[in-house]
Amino acid sequence: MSERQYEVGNAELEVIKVLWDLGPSTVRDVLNHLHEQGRRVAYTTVLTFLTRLEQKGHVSSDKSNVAYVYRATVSRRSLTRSRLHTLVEDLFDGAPGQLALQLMRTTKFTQTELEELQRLIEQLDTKQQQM
Amino acid sequence: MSERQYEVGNAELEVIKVLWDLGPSTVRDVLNHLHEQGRRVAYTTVLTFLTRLEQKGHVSSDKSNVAYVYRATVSRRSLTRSRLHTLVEDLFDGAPGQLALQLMRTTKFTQTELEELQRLIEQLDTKQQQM
DNA sequence: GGCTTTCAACGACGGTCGTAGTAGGTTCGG
DNA sequence: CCGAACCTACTACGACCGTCGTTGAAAGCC
Repeated sequence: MSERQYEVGNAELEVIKVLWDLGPSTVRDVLNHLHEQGRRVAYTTVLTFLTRLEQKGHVSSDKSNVAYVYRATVSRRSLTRSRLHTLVEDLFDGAPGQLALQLMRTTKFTQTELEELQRLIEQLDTKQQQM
Repeated sequence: MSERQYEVGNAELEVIKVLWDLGPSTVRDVLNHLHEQGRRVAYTTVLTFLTRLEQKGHVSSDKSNVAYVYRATVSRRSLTRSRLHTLVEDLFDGAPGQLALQLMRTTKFTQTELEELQRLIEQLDTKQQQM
């Protein structure tokens, strides 16, 4: 049951985000960055997260130096995709269109985002008409 | 810490979805519906979920009959909104436009959804131009 | 070479989630 | 009236998550 393996918890996610921001980093790098963001957490906690994330396959480590250097092996985009996927599965029984529509209805876009959006829609339309 | 109170677990969510589908229901109603969907789960498990959901404030119960009648107090839409909100907070630091764009890029829409989308965009545009 | 700092490994603990069993009360069919 | 069916309350338990302490090894400092 429950094929939902390898989930990323919320505190774990914060660690991955630091890796996205900083690139490959040691535990101490990540810790410092979190502290700068006002996130108070112990060194060993960060270490635990990184270890667990490595077990789950979301980060890898270079052990050639004394302090291991961790690197994210998943992109923000792919993680977002998978979270969206579960959201769609959970709440819309696998029909993403409805989710997108709801999001469109409730989101306030910036000007640039609106332009990007316009382009996307046009592409969708032409693709649609080709069918 | 962790202001993320009152989360709805995935198995709990399935129970709420049944309440959305059936309207106010007893434990047994929910159980039967789940069984019809091929979801094998024990009566007491459903009862536990409903009790916990009530404690969290997501369902309420009418206790005037022998078998309590449970009713969802949150809508699919509001739950989706809150999940989307946490997703945006978690992965996009509070900028929903980017999420919407990514979703738009990767979603295949049906014809009706496309039309709905078109309407939405037009509204967005006119609203934009009024500013 | 001893003292201090730094590091990773391991264990632990309280909370939540998914899952369910048992216990004890009510009700219903005969 | 008695047993079968049904109901809720309570307890439990393993997995996972957030959090961290301890421990022992390595490295750096003087």
